Amino acid sequence: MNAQSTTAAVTRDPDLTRSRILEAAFELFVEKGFADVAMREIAERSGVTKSLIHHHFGSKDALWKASKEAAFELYAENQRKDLIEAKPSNGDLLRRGVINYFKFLQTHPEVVRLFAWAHLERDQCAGENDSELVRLGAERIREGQKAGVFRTDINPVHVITTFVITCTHWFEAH
Amino acid sequence: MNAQSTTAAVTRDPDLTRSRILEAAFELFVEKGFADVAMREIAERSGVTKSLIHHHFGSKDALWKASKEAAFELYAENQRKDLIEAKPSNGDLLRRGVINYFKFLQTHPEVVRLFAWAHLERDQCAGENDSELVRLGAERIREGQKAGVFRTDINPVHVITTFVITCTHWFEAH
DNA sequence: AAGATAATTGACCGGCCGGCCAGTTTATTG
DNA sequence: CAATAAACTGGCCGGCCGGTCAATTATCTT
Repeated sequence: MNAQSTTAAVTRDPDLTRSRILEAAFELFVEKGFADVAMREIAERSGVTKSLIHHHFGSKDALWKASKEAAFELYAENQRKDLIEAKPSNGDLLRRGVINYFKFLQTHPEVVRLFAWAHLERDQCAGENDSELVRLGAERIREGQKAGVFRTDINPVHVITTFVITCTHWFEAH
Repeated sequence: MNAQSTTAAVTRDPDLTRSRILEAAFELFVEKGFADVAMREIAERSGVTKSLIHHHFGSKDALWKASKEAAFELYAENQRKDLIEAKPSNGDLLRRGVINYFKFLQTHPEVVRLFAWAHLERDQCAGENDSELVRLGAERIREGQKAGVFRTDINPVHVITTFVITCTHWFEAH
């Protein structure tokens, strides 16, 4: 019941620290890419010591990876919600999905920029992470096919990837 | 008439050296971007000393700039040729121009990649360099307008920039 | 042939890089 | 209330960074 026992920490809060570091790193990576960001900058911006960053994340690479995962999680959250809400019986499932995807990229330029850096650095983790959503989306299309909304002679996965590629390419260049 | 007096140098050839350095730098910048390339790598790949690179180019930034200009020159050469060959009387001036532009980007992924790096680094020199070609292209469209091939209520510069932006954006993301 | 000029080298510099470690302070556990 | 663990700090390390400099070698000029 006293101040110490509540969740609000008085002096230390590892989780908050961790997230502050991640936020600072994210912003810097978005702005300048991996190679041009120094651990010292991240430490300064987040108001902690360089050593503490290593304590929480291990290495610069790991922090970079964590930043990418955070960006992807932002995107995945948005996309999952839409894929679950959508009713296959509704004919405009595809249109809605694409519009939603587009709008997300439009309102989250940081995510787009981070992915662009990763892409130029020949990073493949984005593709790996995506697979879960692709499966989820393909499932909805398959349901639509069974319900007679879509043609059945088309591979659902192809439909998804086509849209993803098109949208991503558009936005990665603004 | 002897070996020394011919253009083929026996021991030294500054121009060749310079171009070898530029080529090595270009390849590395295309692959890894500016920040992640070390002068030492460029020196190794081009088979010269680091000092010699500074002698010929001054600084890493200058070499980076030279690489971008080389890429742009490759592109401008292609584009100029097409803009001069094209006859405004011919109705498909626009289509040809766009197709030509597209094909160039398709066959020169290194150029696209280098521009993508520069773009992420918020480089604006590409836009500056472009202006000459935009003027040239707009001129052709204006001729077409006078010849009655195109509508006259459209700004020629807008036509050009629209195409350029669309094509570039497509290719910068593959 | 002699002297000026430019190409080329290797050694060297201060500074920043990512990462490590020994020690201190706070929180948790039993 | 110890004692164990975890959060956090400052200082340090070897190594690489871009860049400079003085000296050597080849070429051009006259």
